[in-house]
Amino acid sequence: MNLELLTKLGSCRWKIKRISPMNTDAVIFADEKILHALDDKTVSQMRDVASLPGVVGPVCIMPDAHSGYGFPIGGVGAFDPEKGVISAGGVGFDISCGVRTLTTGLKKHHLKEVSEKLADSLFKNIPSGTGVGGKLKLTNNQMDEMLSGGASWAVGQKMGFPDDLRRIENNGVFRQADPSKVSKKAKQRMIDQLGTLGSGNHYLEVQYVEKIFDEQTAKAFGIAENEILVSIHCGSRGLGHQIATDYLPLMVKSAAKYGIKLPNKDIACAPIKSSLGQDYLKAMGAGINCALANRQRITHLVRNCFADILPKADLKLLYDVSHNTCNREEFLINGHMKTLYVHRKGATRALGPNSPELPHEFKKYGQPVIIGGSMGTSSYILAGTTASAELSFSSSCHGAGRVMSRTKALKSFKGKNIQDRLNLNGIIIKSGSIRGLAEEAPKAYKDVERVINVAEQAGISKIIARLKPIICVKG
DNA sequence: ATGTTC
Repeated sequence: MNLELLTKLGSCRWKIKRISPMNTDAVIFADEKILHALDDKTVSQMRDVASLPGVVGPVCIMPDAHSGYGFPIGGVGAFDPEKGVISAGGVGFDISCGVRTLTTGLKKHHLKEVSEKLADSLFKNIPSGTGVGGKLKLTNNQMDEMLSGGASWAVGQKMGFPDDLRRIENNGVFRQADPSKVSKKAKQRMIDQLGTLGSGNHYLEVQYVEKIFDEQTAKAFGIAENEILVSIHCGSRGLGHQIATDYLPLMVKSAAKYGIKLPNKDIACAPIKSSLGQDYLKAMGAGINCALANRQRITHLVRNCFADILPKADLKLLYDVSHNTCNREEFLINGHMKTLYVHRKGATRALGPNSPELPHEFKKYGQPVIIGGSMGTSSYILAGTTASAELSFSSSCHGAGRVMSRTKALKSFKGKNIQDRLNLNGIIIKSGSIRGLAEEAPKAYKDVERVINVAEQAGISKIIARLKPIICVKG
């Protein structure tokens, strides 16, 4: 991008020039290398978000940002409940896509003899791939209960323990959900997909803690060097996708009626207070609950696999973070606490120490922020900071972020070569799709270390631990 | 991301 349009606000924090019709500032979290690589479309999408009615600044993009449908991926946009809007493109197609990490109580050496067997069991028992379903078929009633109750419903169905819920945003249930606002078609697509990974960048990894950067916080999070962890990255499958597909055209069509001048149609939105805005909010909430229940059921299946092969393992939920949401939260604005609707699209909520929502054992340290690296590279656990409330509406980055489109990656890499290289590095990779491996090649992504270092230098997160993969199951 | 071009 053109750096002349930027003002440096602080370390790794830049403001782009405010031009008409922007209603508020737009801020980029990046170092100079990331800035140079940032494409103009991402910046113009930020400007579009900052031009919407009722926006409360700053609109931000995270160091892993790139352009998306309407809103940038890696973008944060907060809106006033009275004058503001909610946008289906601001949440994205994979509603509440996110990551949860489990601790196991095992060390690296416990896996030595059984890693192949464990990899086979995980690949066999956790269905993955496009359009792939699982063994559980939901009745209409179960579907509606799941969409209202999220992970809390799943725990009630014996897919986990009540203690799991304390370690999930909003205690595992988005309360503004209403399954009646979700189309039959969306529900139909989900009937047999609960407890499945999906495809694309979704994965299930068995990892070990390679390095701890902050001993005290790591201890509070329940992790130590060489500890085995399991991370699950997936979302709301066909259901969330269908909700976005259903509501986007309705928002495009109604914009004029609500007096909203859309900077472009991809950024379609509706006033939060309007009937369409409320309907979308309730449908999106059902999508969030679907993703939370999905990750909860996968956790249950993973626990069963470990119980068979490593009965000593004790799989506890460290934390579950969502990446694609619009969440109602409180922030201090001009000296007053104010409720805002915060869109995070490809961005992670990252609450600082003493946030009321955190479980008591994390209060002193901030929220665990889980950063999934690209396939075969490092992942990170960070912690939220106090400063992020003011800097980024308590948000941080979510992953490495693509630098290469799927199409370009397919042309540039061969899945088989990628698989061989990972195996040479001692990583067991299980995937039903060789093509998918090429699309997810590590070189199609930004350097995750650079991304998290920017997040730390800018003050929106603190680096706690680095994780390395041992087993990777891909869709 | 996605029953990968309803």
